[in-house]
Amino acid sequence: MSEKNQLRDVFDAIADPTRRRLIRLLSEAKEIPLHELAIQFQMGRTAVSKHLTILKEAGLVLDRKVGRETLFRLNAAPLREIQDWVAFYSKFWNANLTRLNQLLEEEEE
Amino acid sequence: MSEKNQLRDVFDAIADPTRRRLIRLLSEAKEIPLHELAIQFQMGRTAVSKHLTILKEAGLVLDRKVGRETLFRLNAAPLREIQDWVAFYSKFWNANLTRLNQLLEEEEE
DNA sequence: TTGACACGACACCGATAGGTGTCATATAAT
DNA sequence: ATTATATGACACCTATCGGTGTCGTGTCAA
Repeated sequence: MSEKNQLRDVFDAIADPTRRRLIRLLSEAKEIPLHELAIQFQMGRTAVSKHLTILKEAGLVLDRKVGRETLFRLNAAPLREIQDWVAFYSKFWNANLTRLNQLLEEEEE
Repeated sequence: MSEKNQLRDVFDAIADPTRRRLIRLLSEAKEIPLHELAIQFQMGRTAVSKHLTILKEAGLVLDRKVGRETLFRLNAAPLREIQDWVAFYSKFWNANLTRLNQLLEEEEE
């Protein structure tokens, strides 16, 4: 068995910008309680909590209860699946650039 | 401007398994017409066409019309955004493994 | 020229995503 | 003891997603 209890596709979990921002926030501290995460967003606490649940289902986040708070921490390991997947295609933009892209590349630089 | 006309979030485009399989198929040949792609899936041609439209909106696919066929080709360049994003977090599974993950790692190997 | 084929453009549909507000409960602070 | 805080669990709503079938048109083959 190469991966753990993956209730949720990791690709799906990182598809949402809010969830990517949560991942970023959690990477900047060891543990952060829900209410502290929630104030970083315009949306309500309930919505943020749902996003964290999805991240949990993908194994990207761990939580533990301390007093009345729930502390969340990042678990980046499942992201390796993403890295492995995308690494396969890196050869296509190293060598195999399409003509259109070559032109766009030149413009950008 | 670092990226082109991105109508669609690349993270969103690769979130769907069907679309990832399309990307894979397109990586194995230069150009493939829609009908040939469609027969690889259980779903109908219309659905596959929609997925290709989404990939096109994300810049991951280019198409050109030849006779009555529409030929699709992979353009992997936008995947660099994914690689850059995930690379940032690689340090977290190289050094900063959680205790739970250490245990799971040991089991797996 | 007739028929098969490939496709785009629709209209349509059920399920899910992403948000809301409310309520009950456990914990902390006064 | 009372009040404020933090959260989970719901019910609910709307927009979007991922699929379907159909129709019209352009292209190729017989």
